[in-house]
Amino acid sequence: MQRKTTLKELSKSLNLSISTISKALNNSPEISKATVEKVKRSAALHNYIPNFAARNLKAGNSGTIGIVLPTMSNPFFSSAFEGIEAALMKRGYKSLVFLSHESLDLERTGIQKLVETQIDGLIISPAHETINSKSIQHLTQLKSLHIPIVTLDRTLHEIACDSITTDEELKAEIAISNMQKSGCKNIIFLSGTIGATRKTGYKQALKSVGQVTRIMEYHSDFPKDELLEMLLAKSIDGIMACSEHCAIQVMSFILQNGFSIPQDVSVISYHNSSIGQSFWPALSTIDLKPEEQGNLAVQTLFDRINGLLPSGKINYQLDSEIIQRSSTKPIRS
Amino acid sequence: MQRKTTLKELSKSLNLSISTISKALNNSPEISKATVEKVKRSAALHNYIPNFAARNLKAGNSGTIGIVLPTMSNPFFSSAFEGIEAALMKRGYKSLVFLSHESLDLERTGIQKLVETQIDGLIISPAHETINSKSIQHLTQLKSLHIPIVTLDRTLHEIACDSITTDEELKAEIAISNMQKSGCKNIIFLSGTIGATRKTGYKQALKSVGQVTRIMEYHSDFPKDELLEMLLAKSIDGIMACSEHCAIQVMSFILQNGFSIPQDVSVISYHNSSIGQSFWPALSTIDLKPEEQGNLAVQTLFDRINGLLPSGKINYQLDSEIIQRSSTKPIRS
DNA sequence: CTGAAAGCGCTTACAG
DNA sequence: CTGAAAGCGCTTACAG
Repeated sequence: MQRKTTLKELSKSLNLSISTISKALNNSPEISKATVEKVKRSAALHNYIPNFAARNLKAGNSGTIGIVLPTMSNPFFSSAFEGIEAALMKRGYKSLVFLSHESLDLERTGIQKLVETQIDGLIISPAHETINSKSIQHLTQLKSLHIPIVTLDRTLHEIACDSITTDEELKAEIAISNMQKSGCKNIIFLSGTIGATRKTGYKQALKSVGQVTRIMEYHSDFPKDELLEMLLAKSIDGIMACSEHCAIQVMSFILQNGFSIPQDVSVISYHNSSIGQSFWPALSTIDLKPEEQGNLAVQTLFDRINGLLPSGKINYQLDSEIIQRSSTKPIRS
Repeated sequence: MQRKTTLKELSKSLNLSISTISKALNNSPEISKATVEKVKRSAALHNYIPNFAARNLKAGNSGTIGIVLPTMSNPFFSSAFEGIEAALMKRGYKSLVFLSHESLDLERTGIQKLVETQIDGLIISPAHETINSKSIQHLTQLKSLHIPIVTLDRTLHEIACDSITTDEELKAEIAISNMQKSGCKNIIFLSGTIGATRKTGYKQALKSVGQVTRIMEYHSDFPKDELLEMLLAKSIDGIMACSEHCAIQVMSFILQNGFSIPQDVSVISYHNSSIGQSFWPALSTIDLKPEEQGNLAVQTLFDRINGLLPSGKINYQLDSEIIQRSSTKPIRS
C-alpha cells in the first residue's frame, strides 16, 4: 500500500535535510547543481507529488479561482466558462466551480465554500435573485478579505468591483436599424427570462424612428397561435429573439408553417454558437463574445491581484459583433 | 486592513486556549454549552472563516473532487456537469474542473494539478486522444495513490475503475427497428466525431433485417448536395443523427428545401435538450441521461471512497430512454 | 552549499 | 470541562 511520498521520506532516503530537498525541488540557486539533480531524480523515482495544501498554508494563497455561474446549460455561460478555464489553465491556476441556478441561496452557499478554500479571486455572473434582491453581503465579505471580484456580463452596481460587459445595447439598436433599412416595418422583440437589458436596445431603436415597440414574452413556450395569426395577417416581418434557443424555436415554427425566412420574416438573435451557424437559413446574430469575456475577466482579475490596476472599479466594455447571415435580408443601400 | 481571523486571535480575545476554541466550533461534546455559545458568538462577530488548507493538511483529504471533461460546449457534457455539481454540492464537496478538449496533453496537465491539490476522487470522460492512444499512466498514477476514479459515458478498458454508461447501443437498435416498423425503408446514419459506439447499434439493427447500412460522415458540415439528391430521388426516408446539433442542422435543411418531417423523412437523434424539444417538429431522441449519469458517478465515487463497494471494478449501466416525439412517424401496429 | 528551527492554521490524542 | 503539545507537509529566514 503506497502512501504519497513526502519531503521527509525523500530526505531520509537521500540523507539530506528537508530544507535542502525543498530548495532543490524549487530550483533554488543556493543548492549545488549536483544535489539538485540527485534530488530530482529521486523525487521522480519515488513519484513525489508536492502537497499543495501544505504549500498554500505557508503561502497564504491557493492557486485557485472561484467561478460562480448561473448554469452550464445555457451556451453563453458554457462558452464563457471555456474562456475562463483556458485562461486560468494557461496561468497554472485551478477553477473551482459553483452553479447558482439563479438562486441567491445557492450562490451564497457556493461563495461560502469558496472563501473557506482561500480562493485568490472570484469571477461571477450573479444570479437574478441576487441582482433583484440587492443582497450582496456574501460578496462584500470578499472585498473585506481582499479577495478581488470580477463580474462577467451581468453587473452588480451595489458593489465596487471590476466588471466585464459588452456594448450589446448599442449593437441591438444598430441591428434593429439595419433590419429597418432592409425593409422590415414590424419588428417584435421575443423576450425570455434573460435579456432585460437587451430590450432596451430594441426599444431605443424603435423609439428613434417613432415606431411602437412590441414585446412578446416567452417562457419555455411562446404564444404560437398569436404568432401564427400575425404571420398570416402579415403584421410582422422581423423578430429579434433574446436567445439563440428562442430563435431556433421560432424559426422552425415559421418554416414548418410554410413561411420563408427572411423573405416573410427576418430573424436575428443573440449569441453565436455553431448551431445557429449551421441552421438553414444561417442565423444572423449578435455575438456577445462569451469566451473573450471569460478571457478578459481572468486577465482583469490577475491585473487586480498583481496591483496593476488603479484603485476604484474598472469596467471593460467589449465590442459585441453583429454577424449578418441569411436569416435577415441584406440592407438596401 | 482586515486580515482573516484565525483561531489564535479568537483565543486571545476570549482568553481561552486554541484547542477549546477549535473544539467549540466543531461542536465537540467535551465543551460546555456556555463556552460553545460564547465562542460561536465571538466567531460570528469576528467574521471567522475556517481555513480549509490547514484543516485538510491535518485530515489528509481536501473535500474536493476533480472533474475532467472534454468540453463544456457540448450540451451532453454541460448537462453531465450540472448533475455532478449538484450532487457534489449536496454533499458539501467542491468541484475542481479541467477541460481536455479531447487532448491527451491537456488531460495530463489537468490531472497533474488535481493530484497536487489532493483531490479525494476523480470523475472523468476521457479525451478521444487518451482512449485511442491507450496512454493511461496519468490515470493509473491515481490508482496507486488510492484516489478512486469513475469514468462517465466513455469507458477506459485498460484501467480498473468504476464506470457509468448507458444502454445506448441497445436503444439505438430498438429505435431503428421502430422506425422500420413505422414504414421507413432507407435509414441512414449521420455520423460525427462522436458516436462511434452509436454506429454499432444502427448497424446491428439493419443487419438483423438484412438491410445495407449507409453511413454519412459529418464534420461541422455535411454533404448537402448528396443529401438533397437522395431527398429528391426518395432514396432516403429516415435519419439517425449522432447528435442533436447534427439533427437540427439536417432538419432545418430538409424543411428549408420544402420537404416534410416526418412525412418525407423521419429524424431521430441523441441527447435530450430543450432545444430539440421546442423545435418544430419536436425532435424524437434517445435521451442519454447526462444528469443522471453525473449524479450516479458522484454516488459511485462516494460509495467507493467509503468502502461500500466490493473490490474490483463496477459498471453501472443506466437505461437510456427513447423519446418519441413528432420528428418520427408513429409505429404502425 | 547545507541544515536546524520556526511557523502557516488547524485538529486531536493526552493530561489535568 | 479546559489546555499544552505534537504534528499535518511544506517554505524560508537564519546560522554555519
